[in-house]
Amino acid sequence: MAQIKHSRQREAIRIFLMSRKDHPTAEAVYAHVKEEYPNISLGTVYRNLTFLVDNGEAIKVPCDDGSVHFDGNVEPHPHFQCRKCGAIIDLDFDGTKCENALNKAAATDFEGIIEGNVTFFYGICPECRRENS
Amino acid sequence: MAQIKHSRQREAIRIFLMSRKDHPTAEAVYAHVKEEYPNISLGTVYRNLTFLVDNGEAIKVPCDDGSVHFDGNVEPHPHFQCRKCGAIIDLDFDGTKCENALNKAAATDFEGIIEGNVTFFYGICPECRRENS
DNA sequence: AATAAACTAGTAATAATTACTGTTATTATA
DNA sequence: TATAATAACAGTAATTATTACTAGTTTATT
Ligand SMILES: [Mn+2]
Ligand SMILES: [Mn+2]
Ligand SMILES: [Zn+2]
Ligand SMILES: [Zn+2]
Repeated sequence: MAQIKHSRQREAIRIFLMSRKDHPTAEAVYAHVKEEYPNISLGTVYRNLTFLVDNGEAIKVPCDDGSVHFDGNVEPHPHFQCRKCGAIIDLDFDGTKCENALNKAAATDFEGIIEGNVTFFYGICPECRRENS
Repeated sequence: MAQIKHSRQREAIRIFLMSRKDHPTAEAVYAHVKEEYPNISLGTVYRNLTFLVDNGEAIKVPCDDGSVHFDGNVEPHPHFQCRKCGAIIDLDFDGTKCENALNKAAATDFEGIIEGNVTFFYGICPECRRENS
C-alpha cells in the first residue's frame, strides 16, 4: 500500500512517450526530457520507465536485435523493425485471429500452458525502401 | 575469401550446442566447455557463437525478457519461454501457414516490405505446471 | 621444417542497466 | 499555513553482458 507521489519528471516522461509514435529508447527519452529538466538523471528515466510499464501506462518493446524501446500506446498492436535503419513502426492491422490460431496450434501436444505470443515483424521500412530504389 | 581454420574450442562449442535441447546462454556454454578446456576464454565462446550463427550452424534466440540463448538446431521452429522459470522450449508444430497469413495481413496498407516475422510464445512450462498444481 | 595467418587466452573497454546515498519535493495532517 | 513523513530525485558507483585489443599459439600450406 505504498503510496504514489506525483513527480514532474515522471509526468514529463509519460507525456513525451504518449506524444511519440517512434518508440524511443531510454536514452532518447533522457535526451528529450533533459531539455525541460537539465538535471534529470538517467537513473530517474529508467526508474520511471519501469514504473510506467508496471502500471500499464507504457509498453516495453524488446526487439530482436537486443535493443529496448518504449511505447506510450498501450493498446496491444504488432510491431515492425527495419533491418536497414532499425526503426520501430506500428502495424495497423488486427492479427488477433492469427494469434489465436497460433496459440491453439502451439498448444497441441504441449504439456504446459500457452498463454500467448508476441509476433515481431521485420523487413524494410517505407523510407529505406524509397531511398534504395 | 579469408580461409577458415579448424579449432578444437569451436568444435567443442558446436558439439555441445547440438547435443542440447535447452538453449544454453553464452555463459552456460562457457561453463560447460571449460570442463574440457579449462583455459578457454569467455571471449572465445562469444566469438565462436557469433561465428556459428553467421555460418548457419547455430541460431541466436533473443528472448522477450532480454536474455540471449543459443540453439544448435538450425531448422526454423517456434520457441516458448516459461514465465516462471525462464526455460526456453521448442514447440513442435508447423506455424508456416499462420506465419504467411500474418505477413500478408501485415503488408496491407504498409508502404515498406514485410520480409517475415518471429513469433515467440510464452506461458507456463510443463514442469512448472506440475509443481504448481 | 618453415611460413603465414587464423585463432586463442587474458585482459581492458564499452554499453546498458541497476543499486546506493544523501538531498529535495510532494502529500497528508495538525 | 507550518510540520512531518516519505516517495522520488540527482549524482555516482556497481553490475552485467558483450566486444575490442594484443601478444602468443595452433592450424594449414608450402
Ligand atoms: Mn507501438
Ligand atoms: Mn530451439
Ligand atoms: Zn528503415
Ligand atoms: Zn517453467
